[in-house]
Amino acid sequence: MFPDRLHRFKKSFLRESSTVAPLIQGHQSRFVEPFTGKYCGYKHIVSGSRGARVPYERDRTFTRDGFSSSRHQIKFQCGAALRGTCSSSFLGNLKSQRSVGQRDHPGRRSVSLTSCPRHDCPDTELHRPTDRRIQGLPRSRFFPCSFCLVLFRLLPSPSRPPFYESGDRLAKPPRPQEFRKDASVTGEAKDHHHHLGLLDLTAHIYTKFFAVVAPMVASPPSERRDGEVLVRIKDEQVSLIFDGGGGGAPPAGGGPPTSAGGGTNYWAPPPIRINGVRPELIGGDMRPPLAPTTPRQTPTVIMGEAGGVRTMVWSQPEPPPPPPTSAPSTSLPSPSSSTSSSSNWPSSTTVIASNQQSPNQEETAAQLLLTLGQECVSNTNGRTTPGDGGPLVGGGGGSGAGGGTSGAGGPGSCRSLNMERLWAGDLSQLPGAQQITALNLSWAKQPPAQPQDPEEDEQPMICMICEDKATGLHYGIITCEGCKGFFKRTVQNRRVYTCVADGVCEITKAQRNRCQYCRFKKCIEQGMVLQGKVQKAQEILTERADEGRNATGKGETVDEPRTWDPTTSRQRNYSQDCTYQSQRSERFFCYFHVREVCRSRIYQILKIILILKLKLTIKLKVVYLRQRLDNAVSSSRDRTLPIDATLSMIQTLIDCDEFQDIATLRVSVSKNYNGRI
Amino acid sequence: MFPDRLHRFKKSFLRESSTVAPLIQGHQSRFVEPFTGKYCGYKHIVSGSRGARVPYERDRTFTRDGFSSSRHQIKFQCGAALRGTCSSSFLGNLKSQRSVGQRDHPGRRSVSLTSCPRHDCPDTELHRPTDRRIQGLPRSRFFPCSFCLVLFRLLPSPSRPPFYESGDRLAKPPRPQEFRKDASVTGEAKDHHHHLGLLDLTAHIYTKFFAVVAPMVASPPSERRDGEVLVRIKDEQVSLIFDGGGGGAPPAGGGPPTSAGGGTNYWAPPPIRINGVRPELIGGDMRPPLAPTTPRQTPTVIMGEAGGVRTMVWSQPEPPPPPPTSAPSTSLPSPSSSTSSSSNWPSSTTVIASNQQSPNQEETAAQLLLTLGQECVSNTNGRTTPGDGGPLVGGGGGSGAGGGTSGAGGPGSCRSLNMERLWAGDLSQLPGAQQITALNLSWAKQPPAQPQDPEEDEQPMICMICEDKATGLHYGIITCEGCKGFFKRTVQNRRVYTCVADGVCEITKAQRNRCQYCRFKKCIEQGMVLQGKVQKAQEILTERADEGRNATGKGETVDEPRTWDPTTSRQRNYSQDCTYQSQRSERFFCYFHVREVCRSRIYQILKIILILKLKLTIKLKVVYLRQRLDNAVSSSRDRTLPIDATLSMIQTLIDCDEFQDIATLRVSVSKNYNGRI
DNA sequence: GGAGGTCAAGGGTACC
DNA sequence: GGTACCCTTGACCTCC
Ligand SMILES: [Zn+2]
Ligand SMILES: [Zn+2]
Ligand SMILES: [Zn+2]
Ligand SMILES: [Zn+2]
Repeated sequence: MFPDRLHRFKKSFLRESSTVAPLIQGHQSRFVEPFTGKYCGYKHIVSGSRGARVPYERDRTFTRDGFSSSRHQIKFQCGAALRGTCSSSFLGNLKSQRSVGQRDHPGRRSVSLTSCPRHDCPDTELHRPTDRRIQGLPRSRFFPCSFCLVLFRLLPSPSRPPFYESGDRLAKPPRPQEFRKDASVTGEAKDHHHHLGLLDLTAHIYTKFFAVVAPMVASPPSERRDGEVLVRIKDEQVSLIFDGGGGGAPPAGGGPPTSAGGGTNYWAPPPIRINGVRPELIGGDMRPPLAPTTPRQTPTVIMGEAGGVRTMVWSQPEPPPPPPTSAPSTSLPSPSSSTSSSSNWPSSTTVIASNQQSPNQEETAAQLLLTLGQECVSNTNGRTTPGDGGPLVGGGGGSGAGGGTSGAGGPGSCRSLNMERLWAGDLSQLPGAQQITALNLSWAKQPPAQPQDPEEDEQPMICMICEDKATGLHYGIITCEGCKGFFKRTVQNRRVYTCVADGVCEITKAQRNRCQYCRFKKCIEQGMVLQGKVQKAQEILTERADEGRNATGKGETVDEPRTWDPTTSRQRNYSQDCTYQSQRSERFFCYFHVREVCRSRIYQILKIILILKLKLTIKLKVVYLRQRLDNAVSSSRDRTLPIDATLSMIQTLIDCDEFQDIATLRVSVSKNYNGRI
Repeated sequence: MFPDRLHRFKKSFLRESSTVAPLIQGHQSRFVEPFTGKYCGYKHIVSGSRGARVPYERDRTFTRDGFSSSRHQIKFQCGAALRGTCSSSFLGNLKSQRSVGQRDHPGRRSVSLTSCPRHDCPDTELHRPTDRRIQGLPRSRFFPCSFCLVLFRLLPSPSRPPFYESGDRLAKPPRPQEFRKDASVTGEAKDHHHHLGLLDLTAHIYTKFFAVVAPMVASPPSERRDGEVLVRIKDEQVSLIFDGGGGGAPPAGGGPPTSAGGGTNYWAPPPIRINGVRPELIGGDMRPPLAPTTPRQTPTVIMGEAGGVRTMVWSQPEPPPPPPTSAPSTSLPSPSSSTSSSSNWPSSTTVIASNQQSPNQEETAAQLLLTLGQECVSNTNGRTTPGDGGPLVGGGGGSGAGGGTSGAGGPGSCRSLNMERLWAGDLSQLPGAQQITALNLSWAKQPPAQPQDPEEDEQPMICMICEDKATGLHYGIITCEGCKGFFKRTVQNRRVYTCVADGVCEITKAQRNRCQYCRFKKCIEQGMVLQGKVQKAQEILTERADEGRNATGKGETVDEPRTWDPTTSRQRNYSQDCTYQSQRSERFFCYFHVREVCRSRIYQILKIILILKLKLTIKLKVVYLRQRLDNAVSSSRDRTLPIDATLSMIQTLIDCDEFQDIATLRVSVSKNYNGRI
């Protein structure tokens, strides 16, 4: 009753506050016109299984992220070499150094191995990231394709650090240029189209319509080549889906594909097709090959290792390496410099760690924590000035200048907050609750060591979809929680995805959120099914197909008292199902490399074997496998396994040398099969 | 070995890309001078934990939105009565008929009662909104203060509709005048302060400290009332948990609570408590009652009920109810519209069920299932084009156009997947295993009945920072989306703010963007933390502070054969944690109004209680709270709660009269604490 | 133990 | 460039 009431309450709550209605996600996908921001329509399936989409107005072709509709894209041009379109917000985000491209894993701290954001572009075949790096883009460490690099040169961001060229040297910083949407920038994109040599096709599409093929020439690394090759990709995806109105030819790139500079000699059309259209050379400049990375200049931010992923740490345990020469003056701020005009700069001006070398900020936090009860007792007795908490923290820090807030001798809410000290690890400014949780200042600086209690010899299961750590058997295969939820949401809401590439996106842990279509496709291919309920539905189906004895449906009364018992109900189901199975289709009984073998029962076996092989491969403990196998053999659920499948499974186990007591398995199996083994 | 290599590869790959360090945002916050729009300086943390800010120039004090700094505000004067300053951007927005004040929810159609945009101005004491209305301002129907009204008259906007005066009649249209910044306009702001009438308490909280009690007067509607009653709400929530310092008197409202106009005679303190505090009259004028919100127009989407949750159903057995009149044409898409230019749209273009009424999709699936063996034999012999499976499905469906994938004649993984057809029941795209289980298409198309049981009387949650409508628990407290994002950005990027005032800025919905410093300070004070990963980091911290027993790390070998068992491992972790917690810090065990109580375990409890009280206050169902409490008590995660906190929590629950079976809670608690209760 | 629900975290992006 | 709204995601939880 309680969940019922809760449920009803929640529903009414959601219904009541219509604003909260969108809390339930995905019911209606409103689409935002990219430029205007207007909501253009609902994309939904209205009635029955016939997907009906509210037809969009003709002049409002768009997609959700604003990449697809060419009408809302900004043309840009750089000389004759670079010319193209991209969405305005994309450019804006690039310009403002925000993260572009597909977002990373939302729930994760550890950002792992992302690649060029141009993977948003439709062609996945072409985005092998280069090994160039771009400094200055926030928070997504990607390996940009060369098109990205070119675009970055277009953006006037003088504060951005210069490009890093991986192997050899620092490239010249890009000359700040005024970027206007329609202005043809006089880039110094000199077209060195000489000696391209071997075209190593590391082409990366930039937008939906363009790709840059960066030639990877095996040449001395000191040689500079600035050429790039622009490839035009027709916008087939859009016209395909939205039918974009008149023909769907991208209005961008008014100029004919004149490969300015004569790079055509070196450029050969790639053997692949992008959206079914062969790329077309329109210009560009070349890129030198990239050697393995040089040790980069130490950024002003210290990067730490967190969970196997390098993250940026603001406060580091050891003194930073000497700053590079080109960096702006990183002189430690004297208190006067930071508080020179601080008549209302609220807190005390002593920067705690300004002189000491900050031995360990977390240690400091721990110290603070230990002495929490003594030094920060209660606020009612009298405020402890923030400077008073100093002595534990820094040796030279607690000069206590200007203690307390500037003017207001008010209540505790008037306590000032020195944010620099806060980020430096001074938790005494926080109320007691946060002192320990500490705003999770370790957000970006997770401990590098990760003691990892040493019983993790067990390598975890890995997801069959994305290679993440799996949590078990979900919907038929071993998946992680993410893929499980993704599959569930997809089927539950009948979402329709499209791949902006050609449908062969790689699904890894880092990339699984890039393409929903390909992720779901892989789910299907790997055999995810909604079982559970399926068995019931299947029962109904088969019973209906048999003779229709239960056609009256739910109106009938149940004779036997059905207390829900998982074992008995399961037993009943399986015996029944086995009957059904024996009735029809011996053709399903075959070995597991045959496709039709995959009826659900046998498919369970296959999955188990899969687990087995997988785990053996990654050197999991055999004992775990044996447990799984024991379960598979002895549990009532799998008791109806065909003998052949069982035998093959056992054979698989035998093949593993680490396996120990196969005899017991044999015994148990033979017991289950009346000694037929 | 394979995952090892993969892992190592990933780590090295990520380590390589550490140059992208500045990708993490917010290293340098550029600030824009309000008038000129120029970037004034960089504000960044340079090295390590010692923040160094590039000092701004002296003559360039500013804030982000240009509201706070009086240097950039425009003085204007209206006779001797009205005189003040406002920011230039506000005037500009007014002039251009943009929405001023808080922007509306973009995803919402129904705009809800926002307040006077003058809440953006620095003086909060002066913006009691009048009941005049202004038509012609887009997208925000607010109640402007008289200052706004005068300002509107200043604006030469002939296209704007005339003012709307609430009760009676249309005011005269404002005479178009040339607006200049320093011109003194002759306004005729008359103050009607007569006869307020009976106060019916439909109090709407206005800001955090002020509430406007709208008088429901039993009087002829033609009667004019201009009074307002301002009610001050103490911020007890904060002081209760965090002990807020000296009494927690809100710093706002510098003036004494002079109820301007003598409205106090009519005002009685409301019987309800807002966030646990009884509102307190401080002044203001009255409001006409607000009519209940008009029923929202029926969405154009057909909503189905799936599992008790309303979802959008793409396929449903019966034809949908007739679409509402206001909806756009929900005509079913003709096949041409969805697939007209599909040279590489992967699958065949015929929408299967576009014409038939889809008698039952499960029947279709059953049909497919029965004929499975014949039509989908094996993939090795040759791929069956997806269109070939059609004839069973839909009558007009199987035209089989464009079968197969576009270009790639590759392996089976390149097979495309038409998801709309999939949801339409075309199972032939699935591999053999899933064809029988059929992805359980019956999942999401449960009968849409559930006609919205009408139990809605729930007030929405309000943000603890700015009193905006909250959307849930974010970072520990109940906040709106804006404050959530603000806190996230701040902590994520470690931004450093300063307050150009004295650090006691009032944070309301309208003013929250005026001072980032004070907003973040309030976030801190209210107890926002980045939880989640905190506990793990905290454990690590404390363990490190303890003795560092695991310093040897991963080198040690495990003696006992550890069969992987999730339950035991989980148990072990928690018992370990419990031991640890019992080892140290009894001093943390105290009631929740004590400051030091807030260790993280207890803090969880506090949050629960907070939610509890909040939800009780806004009349949520106790049953939901009980679930939360049950979770807190019974789940293994919170098993280590100190007994005092548990007791106080239970006491809190006991205080709620609606609570039913406290006994079970006691039992479970005592079971967890060895009968000590 | 898996299916399914929950909901906070975070990303994208329009708008200012 | 910040803000905030909307959406997806996935870790965690409950139920059966
Ligand atoms: Zn996965
Ligand atoms: Zn894809
Ligand atoms: Zn808020
Ligand atoms: Zn302030």
